[in-house]
Amino acid sequence: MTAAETRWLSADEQLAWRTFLNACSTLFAAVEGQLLHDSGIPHGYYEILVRLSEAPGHALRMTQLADASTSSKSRLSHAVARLEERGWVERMLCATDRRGQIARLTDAGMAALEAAAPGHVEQVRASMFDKLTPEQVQQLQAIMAAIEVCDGARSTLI
Amino acid sequence: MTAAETRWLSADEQLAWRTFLNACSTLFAAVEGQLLHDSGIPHGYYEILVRLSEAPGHALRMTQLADASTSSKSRLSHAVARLEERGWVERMLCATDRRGQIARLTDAGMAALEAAAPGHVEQVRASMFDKLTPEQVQQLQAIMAAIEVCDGARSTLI
DNA sequence: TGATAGTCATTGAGCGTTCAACCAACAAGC
DNA sequence: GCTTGTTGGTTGAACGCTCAATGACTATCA
Repeated sequence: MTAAETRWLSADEQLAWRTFLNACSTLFAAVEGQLLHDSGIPHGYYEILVRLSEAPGHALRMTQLADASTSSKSRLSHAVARLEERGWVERMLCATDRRGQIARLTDAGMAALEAAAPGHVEQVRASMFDKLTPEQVQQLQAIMAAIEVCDGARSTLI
Repeated sequence: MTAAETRWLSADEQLAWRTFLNACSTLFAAVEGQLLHDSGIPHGYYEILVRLSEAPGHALRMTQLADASTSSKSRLSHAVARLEERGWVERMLCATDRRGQIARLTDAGMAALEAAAPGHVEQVRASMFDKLTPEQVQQLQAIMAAIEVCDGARSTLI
């Protein structure tokens, strides 16, 4: 890919991209900041707690939890270790597969999540939904759904 | 803010928020990955180089550069130190304010940026604009512009 | 049964970011 | 001048994430 054959962004696309980057930066800083400041929970950890709280028995295999919370196994492994130190999650052996580990949300973890949720939701509202019309919310959902579709591997190798 | 008086998200808002989070996660991972893998430049550093390249004389005071690249002073200070190690940026004293530091993009830095740009733009296209209609690009820009507006301090204290 | 490949999950090092603490230089008031 | 408060910028520790390497177990197939 040389400079000459590059399909550079149009002025509209430039503007959209930069506005998008700035907005995401502002938004995530606000959301992350609120959660961390008011509840001491990084947003990534919060997502893990939410996924666990939605799972049957408040428990999930590590790989499933990683998929659900869009995080790598490594990231999840580190994160669960930290959450375990706080007493919010516990690890159990998997009955059917001795390689497996099951992460389970403890009562204390559920309580921490429930305590953190109202403030977090309020922040998400203030930073996003309060600034958009219902129509824009629909548009945003459609746009993000289109983007979310994974392109698969970037490599041409098998 | 208790649970009872919380304005919880509607089903539509829930969906929009989660789709947004997933899409951002996928998108930023792809963009960051391409840039890092193909050019060895973190996206945050790339932004700094871009802002410098657009400044008169390829130079900017640290604070101005921090504002332009939406980063904290601390972050910028660390980043410029790394970029200086690579020979892409140099720091100079400010003539009018002896506290000031001026960051200037070197020729090597400009060359690195020009070498990285085509692949980066292509990735942004592939991950975002190729998946959206022109109308959606306009909608996205409007939505992000609405979100970007800073709410100011979260605190009610002066 | 034994060998090989694939999956599940963890580990540690390296990197970028954040936060709080800090120093140096300017600015405003007395 | 001197003091006080503010601004410009850096520093180091703490933290989360990524990447590559590793160990443990399962699955497949000869």
